[in-house]
Amino acid sequence: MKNTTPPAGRRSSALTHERVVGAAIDLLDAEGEGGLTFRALAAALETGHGAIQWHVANKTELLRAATSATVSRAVGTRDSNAAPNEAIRALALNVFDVMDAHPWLGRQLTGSPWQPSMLFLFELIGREIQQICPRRETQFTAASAVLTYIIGAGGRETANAQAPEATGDRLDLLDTMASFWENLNDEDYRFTRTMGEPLRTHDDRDVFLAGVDLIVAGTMHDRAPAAV
Amino acid sequence: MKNTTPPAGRRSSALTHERVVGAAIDLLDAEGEGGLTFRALAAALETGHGAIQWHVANKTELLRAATSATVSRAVGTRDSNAAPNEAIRALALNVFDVMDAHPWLGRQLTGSPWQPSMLFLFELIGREIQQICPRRETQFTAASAVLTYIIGAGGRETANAQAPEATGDRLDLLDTMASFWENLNDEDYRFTRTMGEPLRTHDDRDVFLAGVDLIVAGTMHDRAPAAV
DNA sequence: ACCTGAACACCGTTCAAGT
DNA sequence: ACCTGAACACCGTTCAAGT
Repeated sequence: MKNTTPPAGRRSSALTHERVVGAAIDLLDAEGEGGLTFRALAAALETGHGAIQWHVANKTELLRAATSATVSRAVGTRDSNAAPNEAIRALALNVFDVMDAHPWLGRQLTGSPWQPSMLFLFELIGREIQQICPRRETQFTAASAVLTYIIGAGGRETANAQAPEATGDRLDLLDTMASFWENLNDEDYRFTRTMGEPLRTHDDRDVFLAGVDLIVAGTMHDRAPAAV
Repeated sequence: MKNTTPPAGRRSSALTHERVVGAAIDLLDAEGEGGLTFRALAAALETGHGAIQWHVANKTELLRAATSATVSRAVGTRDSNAAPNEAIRALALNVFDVMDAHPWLGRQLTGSPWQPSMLFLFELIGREIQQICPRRETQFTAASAVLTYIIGAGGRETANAQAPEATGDRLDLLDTMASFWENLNDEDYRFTRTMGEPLRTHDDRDVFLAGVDLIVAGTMHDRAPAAV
């Protein structure tokens, strides 16, 4: 039911590294991180679970491969004619959407930092930052900050969506949460109490993009490093 | 060896929620996330593992309690006389250091987003943001962005430190990595290739703080939301 | 070279039974 | 109310054995 891409020429017994990773992604999407098991994978691929471990040694290696494939598949094509800040926005949104579509990506990307996928994103971000500010140290800082923010925000978003409370309607949940905020005690939460309405009416992608804009804007106004 | 805080008055058999959480933190610090087991906890507390589950039902609940205790213990006292941007810097550094001292915190904080610990941090950040910009929507955006960035960066940092490659000297590792960057192929990585030197010479905390400054700076220059 | 499946050590959770 | 420990279902990993 799940092997959407049989090699079509070969018998289905041709178990390749690629097919294993593909099936792993399908399983992760359908059942979440806890659903990816060597035994479940074996069942989906109609083979023994030892067979799989001949192609993929570890579960770590399997998760890494699934992550790499998913990210590079989604961020492959880019528009090089856009203005730097627009290009960064588009890339950020791209990553945000991939993480939204594959909720298991968050823990994976935040978990092991300098995977090939991350280096690739760092490069794409950096090329745009390069056109915004001239100093190399600031470029390094800004590209790191944008990457950190994008991955962190995406992970937070999907963790939010996966939370057990998030089963019902999104608007209901936000409304409940906003009311909770507004009724916090004034002494300890005098700021959060005023954030009920923004929380209720905000759009996830807008807030996410606004955060990206803040970093980019800060980068454009950057001066000497010591003079804050 | 690990029960550093015996209640001193009571017999050691007084197993409280607090003692369980304390022992869990000790274990997490010493052995990492994988080292926290109900069986290991039972051994450390000299009891059966069923006894523990009477005080703490789930492993999820246990991790949540450990997180909450660690964060609030570390961010408790704040200096209210500092300028907003300085206060945010100090708070950010505080969080960064806690996450550095307890490397298991990263996955925990990024994993489940609106824990009490996170709400508390959101509040502290928001109080300062409030003094920087007047618009409520921007306050919400900026506070969210700073929180996301701080947690994300801390998690990335400690994931970095925990990586299997990071066993040797930090400078050696950075040097190896910088050389690797400089030798990437020019077609795909023309930006990253130029980042070898910044990577080699950067200070983790400085880069982290610089990222915080970028967001704060962007917030101060914020204008109408549509006019980017 | 590729695949099989039994075996091992370990885990979180449950639960009848004690005090 | 608090604690015990056996039992259950499940996991990743290993490995001798087949083709």
